[in-house]
Amino acid sequence: MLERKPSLTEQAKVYIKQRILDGEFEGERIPSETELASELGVSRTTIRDALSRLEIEGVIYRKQGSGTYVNEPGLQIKTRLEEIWSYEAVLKAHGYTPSTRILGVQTAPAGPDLAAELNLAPDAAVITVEKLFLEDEEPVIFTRNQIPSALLTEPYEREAWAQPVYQFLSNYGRQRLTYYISEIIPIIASPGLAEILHIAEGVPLISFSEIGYNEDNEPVLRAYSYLRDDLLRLRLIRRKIT
Amino acid sequence: MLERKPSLTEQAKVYIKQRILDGEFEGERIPSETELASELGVSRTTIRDALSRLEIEGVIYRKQGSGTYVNEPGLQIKTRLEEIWSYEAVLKAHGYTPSTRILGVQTAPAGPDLAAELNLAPDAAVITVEKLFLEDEEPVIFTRNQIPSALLTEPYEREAWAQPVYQFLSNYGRQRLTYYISEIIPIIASPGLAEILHIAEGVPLISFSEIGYNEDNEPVLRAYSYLRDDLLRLRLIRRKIT
DNA sequence: TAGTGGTCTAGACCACAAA
DNA sequence: TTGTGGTCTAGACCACTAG
Repeated sequence: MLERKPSLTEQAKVYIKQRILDGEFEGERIPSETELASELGVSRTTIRDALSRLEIEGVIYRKQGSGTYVNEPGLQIKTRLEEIWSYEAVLKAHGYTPSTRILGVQTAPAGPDLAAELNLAPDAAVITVEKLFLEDEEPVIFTRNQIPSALLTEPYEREAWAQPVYQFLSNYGRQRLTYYISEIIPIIASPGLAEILHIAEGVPLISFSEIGYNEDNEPVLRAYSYLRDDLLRLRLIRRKIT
Repeated sequence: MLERKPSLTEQAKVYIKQRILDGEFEGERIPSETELASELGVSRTTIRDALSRLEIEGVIYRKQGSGTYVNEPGLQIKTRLEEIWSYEAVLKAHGYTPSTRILGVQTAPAGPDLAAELNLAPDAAVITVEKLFLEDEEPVIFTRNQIPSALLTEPYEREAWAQPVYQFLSNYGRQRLTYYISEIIPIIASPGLAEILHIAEGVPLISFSEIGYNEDNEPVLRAYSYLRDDLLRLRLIRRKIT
């Protein structure tokens, strides 16, 4: 019934999630692991893997001895902090139809601080890109990304920066961004930021200060983001880890 | 060699993590899954489960065909947002020796808004508890928790509120808090907050607005927290989920 | 080509919840 | 007592990395 590739687990996950989104279980128990396994013709282990991922996503929860249930509150979460990879996608998930504007692209020496953060020589060239994400002409997110020039091995147009950074790095730098380490910092809009984001000076904002790492665990990206809380509220699920 | 209970997976996880923390692998590859399995006398599946959890915690990362490695940047993270359950524990992880002060305990009708959030009648009694977490007489976190009185089935002393809420709810309310849904909101210190937290008015703060759910997926707790960013910086790992 | 992690199976036993 | 999810095993094959 199912083919390999994508993995059976992935297919099972999508299948179960779809049935949940269709509202088929509506606050009830979903079929038991054994049932799902025989229904899809896979082993129970495969089903359990799929359910575990859905549990992490907050879509379901499990009660030993009782069953597996749909997690209604979890379904409401549009933006899961741990999974933000493209601000465009985040805005779309909120029902917006976002556009991206490239505000500036510059190349300059890293300087001592940035060099230390990205494991570079202080005079190594770094590209700084500033972007603005808008919903219907209204700015929502402002970002500043910094990438060592040496990483970009392929030629590209300025407009290529409009795509998500992780995609850009993959396409033009042969780098796979695998994770970020992020700090969440509350700030007050400076005059410059206020103008860019079309808000009053002194309005509180969330900012992210992040370093992105590739699959070899090397820092390849320094990023700062500033989010308008009135248009984009961050949410997450906090749970006990075993 | 190992006994059941706690689970073999849990024991394996602790064992491997300890060797990592001891610096035994120091930026190198850790033993292969097969090696670890035969070393501990368990199946490879068990080892893989343990490693998967360590990967989620950000302690290690894996590269197919190559090996499993220590994730140095991940080890630096003291406070993982998705796992905050006790602010005392968070402060300890930052090297502080925290104390807890109960600022107030009151009972009052829920009112329409809170009643809607907690699935209560508007006139149902709700207990509001305000606490302050300090490091060496310096306030770091201020919290306000609201719990339906009806949930508290056992008698308790006022001082019992000093323990973490999830523990309190378990001890005196027979409720198991299983997860929170949290909103992260940037705010500016109001005069009242500024006084409580010993900061200047207008300083930016992170606040959490949260609802806690029990194992039956029912809301049992409304919580607000205010964190001093200068003393406690929030960090998290963002990664792609399969 | 050898060794690593990634996926998957079939089956066993346990802990727990509900009838 | 029955059925659920939780843990664990032994073994198979695949995809990928590195020498």
